[in-house]
Amino acid sequence: MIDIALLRNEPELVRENIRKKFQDHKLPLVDEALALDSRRRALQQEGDTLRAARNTLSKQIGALMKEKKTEEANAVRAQVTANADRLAAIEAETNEVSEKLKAVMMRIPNIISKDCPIGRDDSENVERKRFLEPKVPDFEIPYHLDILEKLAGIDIDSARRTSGQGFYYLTGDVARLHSAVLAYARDFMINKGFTYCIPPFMIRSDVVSGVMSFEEMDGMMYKIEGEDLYLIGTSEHSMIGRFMGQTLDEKQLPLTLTSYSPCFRKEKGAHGIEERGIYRIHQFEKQEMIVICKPEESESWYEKMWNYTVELFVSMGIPVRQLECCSGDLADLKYRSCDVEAWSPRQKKYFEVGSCSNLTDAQARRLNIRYKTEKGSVYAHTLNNTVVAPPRMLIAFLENHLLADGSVEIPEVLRPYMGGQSKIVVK
RNA sequence: GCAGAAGUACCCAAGUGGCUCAAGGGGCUCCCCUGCUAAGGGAGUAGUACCUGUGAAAGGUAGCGCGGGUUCAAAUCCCGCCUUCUGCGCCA
Repeated sequence: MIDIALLRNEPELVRENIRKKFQDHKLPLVDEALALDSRRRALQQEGDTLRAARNTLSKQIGALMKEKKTEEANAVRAQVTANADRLAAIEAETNEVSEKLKAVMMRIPNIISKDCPIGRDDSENVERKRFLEPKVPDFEIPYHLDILEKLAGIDIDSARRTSGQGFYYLTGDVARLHSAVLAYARDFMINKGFTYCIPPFMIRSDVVSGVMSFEEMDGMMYKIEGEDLYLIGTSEHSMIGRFMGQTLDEKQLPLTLTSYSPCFRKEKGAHGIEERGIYRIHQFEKQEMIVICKPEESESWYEKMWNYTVELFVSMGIPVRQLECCSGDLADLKYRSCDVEAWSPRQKKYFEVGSCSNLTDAQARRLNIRYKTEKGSVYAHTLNNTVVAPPRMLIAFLENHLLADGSVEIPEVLRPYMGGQSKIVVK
């Protein structure tokens, strides 16, 4: 949600931003918002004036009643009553106009970074940089599910029986590897100065509707029956929700947090659940990082954050690249965003394993997350990024560390988390 | 989960319909007096948001956990919810 003052003062800038995102159908929203805003202000003025009059008259009634001048009091009371209908009408219209304005403002996209490449959709995203050489071995890399089965690391058939499609049992060394990656990622972020946090895995509906749109909610969130609770789709939901409506102290910033949680997603629409594998599933685990900082610091945090993910993958010997989202592929709340993609030697291309976003003050304004300064309170900037999300990350891991004999090598950094084990062998 | 009690500022807390556009105390800030590991006096301190408006100002409205309602008027009365405390119950 952008600042209404920006829209008032520089509507052309807002329109230009909409054009850059190829959302020309949203251009009329600017004038709609301006009209609703001026109507809302007029209503507030009239309402405030009427309320001021009512407050004054009510006070007179009180004084008259004390002097037992009942008749005079009744006369004044009649005056107030005369205005009551008008005030009620104004209040009703104010609510209506405010809600409409909010709905329109929510659809107007955040101003994007001047560094954001202009493009229509994901096909125009821009590769910025590669890390480690993407290699293709001289033997064939099987589909990840086949690798996992050879290692006795997965049982999808049982998961289908107990839970349906989109679930899995990870077993043995592979399950241990999964936990090892998370533990390593956790310590990696703690060493970067982030505070580790385990958040609630369920959140109330008011938090859900604060952190996402209704469409996203419908497509992603599982509701707990008979309770006002939803399973989180990412720990970002509970981590950002933690600060909803809060005014932080300037001294607390930047808040640099890394959180672990399981994530639950319906994955309705899009490409849906994959039948063969663990690429897109209903349940996975994720180490996440979020930063809440002052506006002037968010650009540099953005750079640091995606680089942490790159550094983590490189330390595990997985080639990655940074793919900058173009204007048309950028979600409306985002100022700038990039994906970290891992190399798949089987597909001979990169695929998404993480996503880093700077939302500037758009999310903070929507959720009312501010901090106090000497001059008053201002909206903070919020950023989020995936540290690592196994099991999807395991696909890249297995493909890049697969040996010709079907076993999988464990990189040095993970061995302490695997009891010193250097390989997972075919069972 | 059941029952009872409570939620007012940085903290404690008064307040059952108009005398509270929220008393008092502590703390904090400033000033005075004193003069040196005391003590006393005075002033300020309900954040904040929105609107109108200015050179600076100033004014208005909302705000007593949150959301509704009753009323000319709500911290106060009514309804729903949230949170905390105490006791009982259950449980990793």
